[in-house]
Amino acid sequence: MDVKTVCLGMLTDGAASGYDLKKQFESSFAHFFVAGYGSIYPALSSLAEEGLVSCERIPQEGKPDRKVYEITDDGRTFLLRALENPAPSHKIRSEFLATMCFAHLMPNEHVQVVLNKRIEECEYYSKMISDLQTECMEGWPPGMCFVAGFGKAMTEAMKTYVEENRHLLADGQHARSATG
Amino acid sequence: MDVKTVCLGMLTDGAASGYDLKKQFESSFAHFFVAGYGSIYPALSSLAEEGLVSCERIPQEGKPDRKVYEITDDGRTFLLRALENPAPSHKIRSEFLATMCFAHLMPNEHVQVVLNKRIEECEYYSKMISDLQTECMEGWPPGMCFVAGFGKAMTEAMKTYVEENRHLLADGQHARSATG
DNA sequence: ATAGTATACATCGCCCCGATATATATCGAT
DNA sequence: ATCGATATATATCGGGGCGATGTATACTAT
Repeated sequence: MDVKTVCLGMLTDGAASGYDLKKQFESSFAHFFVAGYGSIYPALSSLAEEGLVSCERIPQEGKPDRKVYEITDDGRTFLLRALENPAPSHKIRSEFLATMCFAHLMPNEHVQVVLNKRIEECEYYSKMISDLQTECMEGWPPGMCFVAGFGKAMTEAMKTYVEENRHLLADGQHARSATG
Repeated sequence: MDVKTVCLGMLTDGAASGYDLKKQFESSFAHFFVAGYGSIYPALSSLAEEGLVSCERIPQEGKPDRKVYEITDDGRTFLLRALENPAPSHKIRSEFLATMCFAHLMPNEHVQVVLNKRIEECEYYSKMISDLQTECMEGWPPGMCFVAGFGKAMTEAMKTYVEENRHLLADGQHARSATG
């Protein structure tokens, strides 16, 4: 399940441009699947070449043409095959946790700054998802509700863990602290 | 904080080969930072070129030479600079959640299979981390304890969420179900 | 007047993931 | 006794994709 396949899936909800898909990656998909223009545009070109989507160029005044993509029958078949994977991955790439592994090499005040920033980001995502839930709950497919709830539960569990366990990284615990 | 920097950090715990570092990526780092040989060996070569690590070739009988890397003073300085980032990222790339977004396009039995597999993987990681915690709790820097606890809390929260909310994806909720 | 934001496309370099290759030794199973 | 699996140890290659940057225009806020 690469960016191409996710774009294909988004297009089952209706025709859209690369720009439109980017907005979806920045809202409802933001907390679990990162993709920028550098991934999306090549993905759509490639899907079009393979006949999994069709593309219609729509001229606009004062703006670049919109390239609106629509999923084809071949595209639907391809997507359903891709969704057959019984154990799709769920991977974390955490510079935050990697940093915390080396907390004993850092001045304690800075460790506390990093923890505060993480809590702030949890709150940011938590609010973002809440807003999505109240705005769009109706008309959403059940999977999207499940996924939004998942994101909410995880960010809240993360915030709670950090708050309740930051004492493990408090000053007394350090081999080298701010004194060095 | 790329693979290079994480390798550098691991080397603060003592000299090691690429093969040794891989084992650490597969155990204590497994739940939040994936890296294979294709990332580790080039990273170490590059670090050596930049003088951030030194390398000693140790011949062995019947096995390839071990290339043991040791962090240099320049390396330590570089690492401490890298750890100064006040907001290190924590990113998720979830094919699982992407798949669930499109659950309404899938036969319900298959959705249930995917959910069961996810729960199994949670249990696998949960046990793995518990084992690490009982084996190595003493002598670990406090940051590693914090990180292991974090992984445990997250995998358990994930398992709980999936178990308690899988009804959202149950048969009645589907536009297209197994009947199609 | 100027800066910022929004619409919309595209590309480039670097990082890095997964697969594959090479070579040897040991250990359990048939 | 042989076969397959696992462990020790290194290395590379192709393709995928992330982040930054570039091109144009129009509207909005200071």
